Amino acid sequence: MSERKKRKPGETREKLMSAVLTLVGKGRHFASLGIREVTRQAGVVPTSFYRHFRNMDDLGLQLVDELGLVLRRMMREARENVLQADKLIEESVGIFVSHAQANRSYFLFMAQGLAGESRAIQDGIRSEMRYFVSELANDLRRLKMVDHLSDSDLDMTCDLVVRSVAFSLTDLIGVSADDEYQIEQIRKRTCRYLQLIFVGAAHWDR
Amino acid sequence: MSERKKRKPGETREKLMSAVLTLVGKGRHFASLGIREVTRQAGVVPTSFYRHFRNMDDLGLQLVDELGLVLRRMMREARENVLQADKLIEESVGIFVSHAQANRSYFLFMAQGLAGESRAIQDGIRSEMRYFVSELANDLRRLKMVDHLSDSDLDMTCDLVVRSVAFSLTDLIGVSADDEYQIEQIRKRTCRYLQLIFVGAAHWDR
DNA sequence: ACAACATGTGAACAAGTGTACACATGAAGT
DNA sequence: ACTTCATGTGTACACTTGTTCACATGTTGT
Repeated sequence: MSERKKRKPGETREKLMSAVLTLVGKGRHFASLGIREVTRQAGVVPTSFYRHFRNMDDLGLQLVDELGLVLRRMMREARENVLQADKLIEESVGIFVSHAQANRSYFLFMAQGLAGESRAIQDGIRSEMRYFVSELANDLRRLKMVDHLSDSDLDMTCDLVVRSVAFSLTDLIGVSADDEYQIEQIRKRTCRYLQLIFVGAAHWDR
Repeated sequence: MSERKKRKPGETREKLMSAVLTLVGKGRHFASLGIREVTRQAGVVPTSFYRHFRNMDDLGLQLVDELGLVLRRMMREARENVLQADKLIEESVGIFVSHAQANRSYFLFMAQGLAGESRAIQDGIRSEMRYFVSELANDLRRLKMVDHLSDSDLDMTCDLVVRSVAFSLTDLIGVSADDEYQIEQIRKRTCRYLQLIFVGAAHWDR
C-alpha cells in the first residue's frame, strides 16, 4: 500500500451518495428510494451499487457519517464567530440557517431520518445530536453563562435547545429554498425560542 | 336519502386506512408503501383501492383528518383532568404519553409526515399542530397563568411547548412499545422541558 | 511480466408495481 | 319492477424492481 490510485478512487461511491442527496433535495423521501433509481440518477449501472454498499440502509449510514462532518464544520464556524455572549443566539442561529441552506439536502436527510424506517439511521442521527448537545454544554460552561446550573440541568437545557433548532428543519422543508422572507421569519422565530429557553435556564433553581 | 345501507358502508375504506396504520406501526415508512402492499395487508384486491382513494397521498390526507380527531380527543381528556394549575404539566404530559401509546400508529404517522415527501400531508399535520397551539394558548389564558404575556409571546410559548412535545415522538419511536422504563424516562424528560419553558415564560418581560 | 485485485459493465430473471377495463352484485330511488 | 349507482372482483399489460452472473479493464504489489 504505497500510494493512492491515480484514477480517483471512490468516484462512483460519491456519485451514488450525492445522487441520493439530489433526490432528497428534490423532495423525495429516503425511504422511498430504490437502488435502480439512485444508480440511474448517478449515471451508473445498477450493478455498480453493490461494489460500494450492501443495500440502501448501508448507504444511508454512510450519509449519516458525512452529515456528522457537516455538523462539525458548522460547530467550528460557530465557535470562531461567536466570541462574546451578547449576540450569541442571533449569531448561532444565523450560522445554522445559512448552513441549512448551503447543505439543504443533508439537513433534509437528517429531518427525514429521525422518523425514518431504518432504526440504525435513526440511532446514528440521534447520536450526532447527542454529541452536539454535549459540545454545546461545554461551550456554555466555558463562557461562564450557566454557573448556577448542575451538569444534568445544563444538559437538559442544551438538549431542548438542539431539539428546538432541529424542529425548525421541518419548517425549512416547507418553504422553497429561495424564499428569503419566509426563511428570515423562521430564523427570527427560532431565536425567540432560544431566548425563551435561556431565560428559563437563567431562572432555573431547583 | 332515507337511511344508511345495511352492509357497513366504507368498510373497505377503513380496512385500507388501518392497513396503512398497521404497516406504519410495524416500522414501515408511509412514503415507502405502495398500493398493492396496502391492499394486500387489508385483504382486498388492488383495484378496490381506487374506489376510495385517488392515490396514496389522498389516503394520507384522510389519515391526517383522523389524526385530528385523535388529537381533539386527547385535548378534551386533558381539559377534563387538568383542573388546578399545580400539576398541569405532569398531568398533560402523562395524558399525551398514554395517548401516544394507545394510538401509537397515528403518532408514528404524524412524526413521519412532518418530514414526509407529500407537501400536502406536511401542511395538514402542521395545520393540526397550529390548531393545537391556539387551543393551548386559550386554555392558559383561561387559567390566568400568563397574564403578563402578550398574545404574540403567549403564542410563541405554546408553539415551543407543542414542538417540544412533538419532538418527543421521535424518542418514543426509538423504544419498543412495551418498554415501560424507557417510556417513563421520556415522560419525565418531557416534563422537565416544559417546566423549563414555563419558567422562561414566567420571567419573560420584553 | 505476471498474478491479484478493485472496480465498472451488460444481459438476464423472477417478482412486484401502478393502473385500466370489463364484469358482478346488491342496495337506493323511482 | 326497473334503472342507477356505489362497491367489489379478476384479468391483463407494460414497466420497474432487486439481485446474480460472467466478463472487461485498469491499477497494485511482487
